[in-house]
Amino acid sequence: MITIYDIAKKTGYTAPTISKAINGNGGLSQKTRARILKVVEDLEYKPNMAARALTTRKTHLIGVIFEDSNMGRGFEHPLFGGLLNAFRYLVEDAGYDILFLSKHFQQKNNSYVEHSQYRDVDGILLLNPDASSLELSKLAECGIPCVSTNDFIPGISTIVSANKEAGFQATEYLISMGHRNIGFLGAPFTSTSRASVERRQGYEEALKKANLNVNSSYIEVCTGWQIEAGFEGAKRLCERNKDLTAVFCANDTIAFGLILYCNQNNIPLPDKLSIVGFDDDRVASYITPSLTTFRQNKQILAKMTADVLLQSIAGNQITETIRVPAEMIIRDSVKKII
Amino acid sequence: MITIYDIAKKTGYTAPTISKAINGNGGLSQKTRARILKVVEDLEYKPNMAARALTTRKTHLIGVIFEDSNMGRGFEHPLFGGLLNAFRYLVEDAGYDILFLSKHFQQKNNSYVEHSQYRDVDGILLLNPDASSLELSKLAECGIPCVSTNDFIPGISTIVSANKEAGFQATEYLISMGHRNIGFLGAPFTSTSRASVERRQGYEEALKKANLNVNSSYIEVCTGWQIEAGFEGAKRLCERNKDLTAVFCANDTIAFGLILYCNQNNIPLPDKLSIVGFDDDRVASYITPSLTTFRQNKQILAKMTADVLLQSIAGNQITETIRVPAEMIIRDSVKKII
DNA sequence: CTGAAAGCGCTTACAG
DNA sequence: CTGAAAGCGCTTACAG
Repeated sequence: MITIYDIAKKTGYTAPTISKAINGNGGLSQKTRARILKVVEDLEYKPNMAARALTTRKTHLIGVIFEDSNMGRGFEHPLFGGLLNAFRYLVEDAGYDILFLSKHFQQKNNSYVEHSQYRDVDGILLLNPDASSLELSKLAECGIPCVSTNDFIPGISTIVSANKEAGFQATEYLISMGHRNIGFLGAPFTSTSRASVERRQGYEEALKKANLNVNSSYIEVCTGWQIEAGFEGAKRLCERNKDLTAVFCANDTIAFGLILYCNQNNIPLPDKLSIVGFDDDRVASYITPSLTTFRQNKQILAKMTADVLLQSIAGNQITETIRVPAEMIIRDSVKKII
Repeated sequence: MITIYDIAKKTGYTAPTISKAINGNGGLSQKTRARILKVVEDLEYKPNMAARALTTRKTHLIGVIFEDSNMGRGFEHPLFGGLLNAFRYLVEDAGYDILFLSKHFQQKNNSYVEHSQYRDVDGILLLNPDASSLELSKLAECGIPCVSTNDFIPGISTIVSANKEAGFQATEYLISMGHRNIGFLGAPFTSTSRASVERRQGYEEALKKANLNVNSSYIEVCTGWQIEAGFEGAKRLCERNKDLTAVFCANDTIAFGLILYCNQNNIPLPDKLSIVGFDDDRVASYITPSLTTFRQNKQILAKMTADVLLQSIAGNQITETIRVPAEMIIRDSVKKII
């Protein structure tokens, strides 16, 4: 391993001077700087991150909380997998690497905060935490800059799709296709996670705007975001309301559960029931009928998230909610009636 | 921040003694050890990884090379996404964190080796590298323990599915269903990546065992692993051979391309053409007809990969190829003929 | 069983 | 514009 002292010996300067040349600070003359950097090149010197981190207290590490306990699909989560991928490249450009924060690091029963302290991460991305709001608020208070892409936590910026607007658009679209008896198949929500609630708000507002009743019997909350939960919720919703002609689902997987239920119960799709989902899951274009849904803008979401976090790390702490529009993708699962 | 010296002051011992107590080495008396650990608990002391890394030369970081340039699906890759997820938790149990190795870290045009040296990773997982064999062999030589889950590189262990055996089984299954004119729709291969080639070897061996000709016209190599490449390859294969009754595809995405081609050209499935894929992509069970395919055992693959890498890091360097059986998932895309 | 000394590779004030 | 000194928080031989 070649160190700063090797460069010093080779060039005749001392370690601090080498350091300044490499980091571009300190008023070095053009000549010495160039001369030093040349040797740095030649010897293929690589700074030691550990030593650097020890003195500067910056690790250039960003902790990511991503457990996906609600979908159980890990990196293949239809939103967060892609978001993380884009986020990763953005922060790498800025010289940061990603490190996953875990609650069972080293087989111990740690908290996210402990893992972040152990690794001394410079910032934290709450991508899809599986945690109580108490735990999340501890993160907000631990002093490390945080940003969230799903949960709303006091003191932390959230970058998230315009769920209410999308729910409004979905429902307005169904109304424009002649539907009047429109159900909502929702997902669980917590004190910090609001995606399903927001989508429902948009649904209700669109109904009201069209002078339609918000019928609470038409609204069903599933026990989870997965297909099985969607299937069970669909069963309850459809058995209770024989007059539904359309259902807006909180996400695609729940919609797949509804489609499964319809197939098993000889409800022809989309003839007897129109369906709109959310997420533009890869399966959405392959399932029969292909699913009308909303595509979240992962690129923009990731860009905003990275920007806010990097700014926070740089000391420009801001706490705000940024909304990114989702795009409706029209396919074959909605039928125009009368 | 609370350090080892705070513990020392509080307990009356010196720093090295605290260190020994925490790390469990050095012959400390039960009593002092317990007394020290008590204070460690009380003060919620967290060791500083940077300092530790600087002295021990161990970062407890595992570099992962994962670009997914061939599928372009990032973390949603049907094999590597799930594999990585399982791998992540396994190494975390052992006290290691994952760090992605990139070729454009800090917007520079680095190599994977440079990024690993910069971060001083203890080991490297070559999950799905986008690199020349030259670059990969440099990794093998850089002194950091490596393990691969796809590519075959001299000096590096590879843990991979039993592709040839699966290809054999797929083809034998098609033969057992009455098929004689069986095509193979393959994917590109490089000097280090053999998945498609191995699957084809199994295909050819099964044909030979059944005394069927290996007809080179029945074999087509697509330009990529994606659906578009599959579509184009399917077009060439099917236009050239009107007598095919079945096709074994190197992966599911290529199979989806073939299905798309058939749908667009009024080739009824599976009546006119039977199809077997590979990967058990999530879409496979939703597409019509649902696709018979092979499920790679991500859990076992991840476990073996983690074991081999952790062993290598521990100094038990071994270079070997480990094969994990893939499981055939029978669905509706193969029709029994005659 | 415990401690004094030295060092890991870097950077940060502070002199000059 | 460059250097001498000190320190970041830990661990590793080596004494005793």
